[in-house]
Formats: sequence, structure tokens, C-alpha cells
Amino acid sequence: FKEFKVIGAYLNFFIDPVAFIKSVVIEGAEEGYGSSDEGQGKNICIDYSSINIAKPFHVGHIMSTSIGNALYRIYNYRGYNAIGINHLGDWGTQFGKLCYAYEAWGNKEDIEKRNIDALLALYVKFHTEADKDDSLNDAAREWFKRIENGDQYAVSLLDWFTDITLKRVNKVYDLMGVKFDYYTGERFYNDKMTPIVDELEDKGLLTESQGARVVDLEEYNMPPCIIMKNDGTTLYATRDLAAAFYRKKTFDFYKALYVVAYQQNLHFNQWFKVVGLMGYEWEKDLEHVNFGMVSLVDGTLSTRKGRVVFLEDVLNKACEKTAEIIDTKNPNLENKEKIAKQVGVGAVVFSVLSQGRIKDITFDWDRVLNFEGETGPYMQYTAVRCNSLLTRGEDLLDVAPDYSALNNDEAFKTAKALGRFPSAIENALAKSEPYLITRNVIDVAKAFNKFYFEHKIIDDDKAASAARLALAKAVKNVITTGLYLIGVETPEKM
RNA sequence: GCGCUUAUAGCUCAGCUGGAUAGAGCGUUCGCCUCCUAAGCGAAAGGCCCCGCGUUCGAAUCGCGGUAGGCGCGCCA
Repeated sequence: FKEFKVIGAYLNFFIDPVAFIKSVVIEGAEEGYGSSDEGQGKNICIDYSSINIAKPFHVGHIMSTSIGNALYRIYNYRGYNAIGINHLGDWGTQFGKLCYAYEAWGNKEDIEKRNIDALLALYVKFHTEADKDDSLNDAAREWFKRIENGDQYAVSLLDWFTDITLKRVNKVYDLMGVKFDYYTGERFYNDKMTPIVDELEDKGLLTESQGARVVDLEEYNMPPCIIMKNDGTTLYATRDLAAAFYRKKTFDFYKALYVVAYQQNLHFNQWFKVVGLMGYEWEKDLEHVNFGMVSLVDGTLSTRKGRVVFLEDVLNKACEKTAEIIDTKNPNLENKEKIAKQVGVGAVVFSVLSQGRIKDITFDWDRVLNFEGETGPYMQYTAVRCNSLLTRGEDLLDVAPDYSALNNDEAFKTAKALGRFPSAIENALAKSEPYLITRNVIDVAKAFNKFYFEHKIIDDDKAASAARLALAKAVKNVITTGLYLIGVETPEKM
């Protein structure tokens, strides 16, 4: 501290700005700034994206996918071992319907060619036909029974549908840089539920209610958690319990996150409580990372009503727009296509992760395709500017910086924002809120752009220039790292 | 009806573990490229922080009660 003053009711401390700026600039430029080894040896299971087989991958899925991906990266950066799990929706009578529809009206070539679109068309056709002829529903149940009984042909169809879906969806994951360690869905846990039901039975937690077996949760102000239907079959909650026990046994997780929309708040509260009632203290390590809904301007997303926007289309359109902008602003740019992808996809992901998870989002093309202001491209642009400066001032790297050149308001504000980066990461992890990192990156970029406008970075004073370049280097590092943590790439040029 | 959740500028959102004159982006109007990438920088305009009561020296922030929207509430996931 340099001095302190009393102003009104406040005691103000003044620090030596140059010393502060210098330390932040040096630390901020280091690789791994804000990282930690606090998570050494701790496994974090993150359940995210969790797509349905044979269903389109639409804008709604971007929430779970990008939030989960960001948490995956943030945990790893803090030294944890994140385990990404795509909990596939790959079980249920719907697949009986699909098998029936394929046998009745499908053809292999069309599905190979149009994949999900063809499967979806079959699914829709089944429903229109079944409305006219109810016996189709029985036939579908029959098909699903064949799958359940392990009938080779029926299972091979399901495998094929799964394969077709994943191939298509993986294109989007690749584009977004999203990775999973496991693609284990409901089908995977199907044979792992009986021990759970038995244990619930043994511990006397199950009671009979209207023919079903349930865990009564009245004491906790919740409706009962249904474990087994009156026909003896299991439900969603049973499967989630089985999956949780499997994950605990297999990974001995330090935490298990479920990145699933808030519509399922009650569901998660219920089965988390059931774990607690079974006597397992790791109930506290289960976390439902919920988020708001994506809707369209004309209403909620509805596959059946044709109100769908495919995620692939959104990303592609953003990339196309970026390519157009590059052609007008920087036509001689190398690797145009790659950069258009980084910027276009980055714009979409950034906009999703720039606000609190819980907020509902109304999908709006204009907003997604706006690249000015607090947007992904602005952040990337700022990092690119820094990069350009660093290239230009390459020969100043050996010069001892004169940090007093940074004794100004703009550099001080930039340094303050840079200095907050580690705590932004900590808070993002603690609250499972990636946007806290996003906001910090925004602060850094804005502050630096102001600095850039007000001060010439490279001039005749080599020592001063070296100090200003050091600031640029720290800014580039924090923006690049911050964007990486939320799942956005930063190009070298744009 | 019960539970969860949201409400801040025309729009989209920060701020919410109480503190100084409530911030940003977009949009609108108007400026700034013979000079390091103008995807940038700046100025103007724009606020009963949903309402009421309470706690406090002090409330957008905490508590209670409302209002409005979203979501959920037994054999779908």
C-alpha cells in the first residue's frame, strides 16, 4: 500500500499502480495463469449434451452441450480429472416404433444418405399412421420387446440407428470442439437397475402406491419418487439412480454434475434425496447444473410442429456470415475457412455462455449473427490485435520493460481485469457458471481496447514499448485462455 | 392449488455474501481511420432496479406478503 485516505465514511487505500500492474502483467502472461492442482486425483463426472438417438440436434441442445463442455475444461484446468459422459437417450418404445416404421416404409439407402432426417421422417410417419390405426402401437411394443429380449435383428437395427445418429452429431461436436469420454446411455444401465431396486426394498424405502413401488418423500415436501411402474417396469429415476451408482463405483467421483434443463429440477431433487435416504453421504456430491429454455420467437421448439432450428444450421450460417465479413475486411487472409469456423462457432457459443445459466433464451438470428460489441468475435479480434502487435514488436522481446510507461488509467483498468482472472475461474467452478469467465474476458478486452486507442504501443522508446507489449501479451494470454475455457478457439489472425 | 424460478434502460443482460452518483452491449442520433487490424474508440439520449411492508445509519441486493411471466407436480424422458 502506498497511502490511505479517509473520504466521507470510507477509508480508501491507494496502492502503487506501477508495482501492481507489473506483477499482474508478468503473471498474466504465464502459461497456466489461473490454473491450479487443487483437483489432483479427483474425478468429476459431467453428464451433458445427452442427445436422443434418431432425433435432430437442435438449438435447444446447445445449452447443455456448451455449458457441460465449458465445465469439463474448467475442471481440468483446475487439476481435476473431468469425465465427460453423453447420456444417450437410446432406449424405450419409441425405438420399437422406429423399427416398425423402417420395416414398413423405410429403405436403407435413404437412411444412409439422409440419416437423422430420414429416421425422423419415419418416426413422424409412424405417428400419423398410428393415429389412423391403433394396432401399429401394439406392433411397435412388440418390436421393442424384441429389442429387450436381445433379438439379434432388432438389436442390430437399434445399433445401426445409434451409429447413424452419432456419426451425424459428431460433426457438430467436432465443429464445436466438444469431447466425451463415454457414450453410455439408458440402454447401458438397463441391466444395472435390479440391485438398486433390491437395495431400496431391503432398506424398507419402497412403499406400494396405486400399484407402483415408490419412495415416499412427503416429509421433504416432494411428491413420491416412482421407482417401479405397476407393470413392474422401471422409470427414468430408476435409471438415473443406477447410473449414479455405476459412476460412483467405477469412478469414485468427487462430484457428479448433471447438466440438464431446469424442467427436471424436481426429478433430480427427488432421486438425489433417495440416494441420501439410502444412507449414502455422497448425495451431497451430486449437482444438478440446471439451465433455462431455448425458445423461438414464435414459441417453444417443437419437432412435430416444425418449429425447429437445427444447431448445425445455426453454426453453418454463422460461419458463412463470418466468411463474408472476412472477404470484405481482410480478403487476403490465409486459412479463411478455418478462421471463419473459429469465429462463427465462437460467436454462437460465446453468446450462449455470456449470461447466467438460468435465463431463458429466445433464439434470434439477428442477435446470434451480430459480431459487434460484447461478442465472441470482439474478444477474438482483441486477441488478434495483441498478436499482431507482438509480431510487429518481436525485436523488443529482449528489451527490459520500463513499466512506468503503464502508469495510466487505461493500463491500470486493464491490469485490474487481468488480475481478476484467477478468481473468475474459481467462481465459475464453484458456481458451475461459465459466464463468470466470459464476463472477465469481456472486461479485459474492453479495457485493453481503450488502452490501445489512447496509447501508441510501439514507438521510439524501446523500454516503454516493451512494457506496453508485455501488457498486450498478458491480454492475449488471458483472452485466449478464457475463451478456451468456455469452449471457444482464438485465431492468430482474422 | 402446491413447489421451483425469473422480474434492473426501447431490446438482451451484468450488478444481488447490504455501502459512494445503478453499469454494459445492441438499437437510435452524432463524432473519430494520410498513423500499430474501424469485428475498434468516443459523445448524446434513455431508469418508481415489478409493487407494498419490514430489518438497517444505509436496500436493486436481506426478510415477509403480493403481482406478472416461465417450468414442474405419479406410472414419458
